Amino acid sequence: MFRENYKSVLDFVARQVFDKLRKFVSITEPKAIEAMETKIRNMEDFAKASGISRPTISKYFNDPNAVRNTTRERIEQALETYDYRPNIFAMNQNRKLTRNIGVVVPSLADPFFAEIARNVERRCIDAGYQPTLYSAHGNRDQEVEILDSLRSLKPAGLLIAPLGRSSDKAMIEKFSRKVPTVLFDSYLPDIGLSFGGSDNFQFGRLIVDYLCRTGTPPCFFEMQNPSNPNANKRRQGYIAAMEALGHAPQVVSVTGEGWNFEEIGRNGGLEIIDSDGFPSDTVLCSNDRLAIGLISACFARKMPVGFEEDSAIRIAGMDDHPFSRFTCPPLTTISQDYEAISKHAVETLFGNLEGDEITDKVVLFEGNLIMRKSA
Amino acid sequence: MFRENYKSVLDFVARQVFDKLRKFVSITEPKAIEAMETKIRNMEDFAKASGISRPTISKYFNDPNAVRNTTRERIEQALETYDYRPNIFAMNQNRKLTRNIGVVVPSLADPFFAEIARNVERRCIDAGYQPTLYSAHGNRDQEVEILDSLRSLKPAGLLIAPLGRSSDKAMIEKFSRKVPTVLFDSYLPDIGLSFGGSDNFQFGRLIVDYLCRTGTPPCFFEMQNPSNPNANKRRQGYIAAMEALGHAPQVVSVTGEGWNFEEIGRNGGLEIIDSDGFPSDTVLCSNDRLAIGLISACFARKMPVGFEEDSAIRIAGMDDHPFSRFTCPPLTTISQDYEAISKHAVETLFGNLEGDEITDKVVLFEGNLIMRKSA
DNA sequence: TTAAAAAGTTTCCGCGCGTAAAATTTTGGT
DNA sequence: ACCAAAATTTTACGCGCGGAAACTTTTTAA
Repeated sequence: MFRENYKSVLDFVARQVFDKLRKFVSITEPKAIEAMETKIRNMEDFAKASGISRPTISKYFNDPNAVRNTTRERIEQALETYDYRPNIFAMNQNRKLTRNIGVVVPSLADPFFAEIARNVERRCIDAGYQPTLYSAHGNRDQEVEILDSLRSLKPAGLLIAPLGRSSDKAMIEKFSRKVPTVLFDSYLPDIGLSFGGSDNFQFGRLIVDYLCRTGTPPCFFEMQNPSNPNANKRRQGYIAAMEALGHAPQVVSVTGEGWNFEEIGRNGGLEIIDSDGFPSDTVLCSNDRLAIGLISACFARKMPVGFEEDSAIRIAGMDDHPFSRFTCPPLTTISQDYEAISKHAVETLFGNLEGDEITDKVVLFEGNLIMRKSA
Repeated sequence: MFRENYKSVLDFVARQVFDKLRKFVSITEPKAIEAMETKIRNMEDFAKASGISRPTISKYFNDPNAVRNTTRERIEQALETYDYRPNIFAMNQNRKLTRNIGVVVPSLADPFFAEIARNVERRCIDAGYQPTLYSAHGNRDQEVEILDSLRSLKPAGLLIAPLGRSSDKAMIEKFSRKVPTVLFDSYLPDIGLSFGGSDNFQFGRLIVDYLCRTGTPPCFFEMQNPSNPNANKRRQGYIAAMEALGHAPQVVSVTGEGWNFEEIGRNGGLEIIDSDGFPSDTVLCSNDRLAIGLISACFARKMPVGFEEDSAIRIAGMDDHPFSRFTCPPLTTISQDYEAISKHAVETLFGNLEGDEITDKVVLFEGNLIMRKSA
């Protein structure tokens, strides 16, 4: 064996000696360095340079724990010396399963999704996977397009917050049967391994209780045809909570399509204020972005918002949107548990990839009341 | 030729006939269908099925215009019938150049970047490239990590809005020498093919002129150590404009690190209001997010914002942030030309990929004054 | 009509890695 | 020191495609 591999053994020894001496010896001839800096072009080169067989190197990159400790150390040491990285395309071509994870959100222009995407991305990377982030930009066709192009990336899994009502459910369902899929934020029945999101029904109960305790029972302000199914749960939660407390629920719906919620909230608010006004001096908005628009409308009509003596209207939202701390006044709302939602999504997916059973098809996380000045 | 390819020709004809008849004939035997649904596993299968040689198919996928019109039509017709897509990993492994484009922004939690990223993404797709979006989340290490992992994707180009001051410039410079790179938003000297962004110096001039014309000359509100180099240009633009009009520039800097600009603006604002107050009743903020925080601070201290009689302070920002229309009052600001910036970035890159010369290393776009109620 | 140019076909090889099978070495327990 | 088990090495093939070379067919221009 030694005689056959004479050349590579010599190379290896020479390299080691060179590395050891490098600090102490000043090498005046640049070519001497270049000659030693063997260019590692592929796994074969790296195997030769590190003195380990290529199949073992391959096993290491698939799973570092699949090789013996001493071998792993040798490989990792060589890795520091030579800075080789396997060709990701060649790997993915031959592997049954890539380590790509598709992360799809309905709209990145919404800081809520930007924040949760950040959370999810980090967790994927920490778990040794490669997340790729996509935004459907509120558009059904783009959501379909994303899944379509995702197919060819042979992803190991998909984490998706669907658009909701306008999603092509059949398409997502079909995709989820081929690729392990976990839904978050928006629930689509019977699709994917599991769903994790906020308990929107509870949101309504929580904040209605608070609002009734501290003032006039609220009316509910929402979009007429919400694209997000959470909106329906929230309305139902509101109605149930009102009835439980013996109040008559009053729902105010405004027209508007798309994802420009602030705009819709503002325009809808102006329209209502300028006609009959809200049926209550307390308005619970279906989400924070609508509330931000409504606060803007109240300001324009010089209606002071808040719970103080001279206030004309109380406004509350739901989501704890990153900007809701900076509205005037700061928005009282229900916080979504970003951490819990992203944790559930990622851990459920990776658990399943490693063979765990799915215990819960639907997991709901409770929100917390965030009391600020607006209500 | 016919005799040699007899089998495949027959297959082809049979398939065509089958497709034509399918609508009219009810096929009771499922196996009959299955037999016809020839499974296309690779380009070779597709070549056989479509009756065109594999190298020609390959040429088509590299560039549909590289083949004769009649051939292209035949291929595209077959494509509709068989729904084959080349294996993206095998393609990228062998191609000198992939069609991947890396798109890197400093923070997706900032709707400004979310918006411009959306714009850039769409343009890349329309040009037939595959953008992948990354956010550095305001973190130097993550920016480095992104470029590092991007290397192995062999991207055809990079569109990056660097973090700015905290970027690892040497790393970006090194990357840009291997991969055609266009910068946007934040300028880094001598890096990349070209830079396109707003003329921040002009921003200052524009809004200072307006503010002086309509009231007290403004002071300038900024972060002490802005991570974004644009902030410096904006300050300089402010100072130059003030001096040109014969006013003494007054810069108010507040401490604060990171990308939570609203928070910094609010806390800094409160501190100043509670101590000596601003040196002018007109405050020009370095960017809209600071202004949003400052407006929130003024509200907390019951200082009416705006240009009306009973207002205590005028506040203006720069960026035309998506949310600045909904502040109370709506924020007067300078709009950035999203469209122009993203168009420049994408067109410069793709132009260069196709061999065009770079005409301008630096391209600046003017902003427009957006007059709202806050100043 | 004819010749040159352009496009397509055959045939081959290579990319970098996964992975299987058989042979060999190393390891841990006795 | 010995042996079975575990790990590694050798050897060899295949993945799906890019692309070169030599040849044949079709198109274009004269």
